[in-house]
Amino acid sequence: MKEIAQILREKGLKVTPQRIAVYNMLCNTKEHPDAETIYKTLEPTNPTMSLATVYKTLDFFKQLGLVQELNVGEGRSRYDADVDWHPHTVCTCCGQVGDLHLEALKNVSQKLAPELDFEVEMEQLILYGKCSECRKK
Amino acid sequence: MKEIAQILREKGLKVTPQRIAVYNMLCNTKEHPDAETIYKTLEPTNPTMSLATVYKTLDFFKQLGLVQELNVGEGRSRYDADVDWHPHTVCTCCGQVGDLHLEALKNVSQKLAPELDFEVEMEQLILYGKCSECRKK
DNA sequence: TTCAATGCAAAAGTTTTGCACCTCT
DNA sequence: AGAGGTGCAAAACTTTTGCATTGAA
Repeated sequence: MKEIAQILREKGLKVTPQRIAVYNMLCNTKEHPDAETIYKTLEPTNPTMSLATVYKTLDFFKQLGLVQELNVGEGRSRYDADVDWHPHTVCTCCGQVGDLHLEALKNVSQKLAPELDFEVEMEQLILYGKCSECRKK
Repeated sequence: MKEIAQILREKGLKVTPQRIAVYNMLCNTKEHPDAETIYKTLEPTNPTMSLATVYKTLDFFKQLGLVQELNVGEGRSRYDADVDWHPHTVCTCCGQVGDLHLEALKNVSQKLAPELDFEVEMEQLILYGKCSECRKK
């Protein structure tokens, strides 16, 4: 996997500790954290980082297409460094947000594009229900 | 179509002018308005209604399953009185939120349910792109 | 050195809450 | 009459913004 510092350098963008920290944190989690969680996670190792910078950095990566914003209806955004299209699951019991990588669900709408009076640029599929952990209980 | 007053009465729930106004407003629009828009729309005819009541009323109908909350990533919720499952379109150009009623897109995930380690209760498909109006330009 | 990024605090915007008063049943 | 709904204002949250300072190239 390519280093984020290298990706930024190749594009002529500034490499800062904050950008590296945010991006790497997102790459190393499957939790789809929100800005606050990212901030709290990085606080111990980056004590001077501010929440505003986390927001600005997330927006920066979003513009670059390196990070995806996700809203599952909690009143705040979550972020995902996996920008390949994939559906998300949201457990209505524990709140866990997960990824699904099913070929069968890919580009569901693009197959129907010709029938639609709408030019699809992006799609998002969210499944709400019970995760395996919560079903066991 | 059944009157909302009758639906509430049958369930033993209180019928108030505010509830009737909010529900009927939602039934008579395809715009998927947010709380503020609902409030502003009803203000002329219901001058004493407060925004807090709009929120409480929307939550009330949501619990009853008579109204659906929709978040397309704008930082606020929209509401829809059409609670049959259907995908939504969001125009990245003009912001318009529309409905799609395509059989082919229904229960996309339920067909795959057996393959998933997840019990789907509800699903939401949002297509982002250009609406027909914006494509003409 | 220069320009952009950061950090802070304040502001903006949405949604929730507490409570007194009112209204539906 | 009583339970529950409404309206108001304040509070709680998330996210954005302005600006002085810092830091990367």
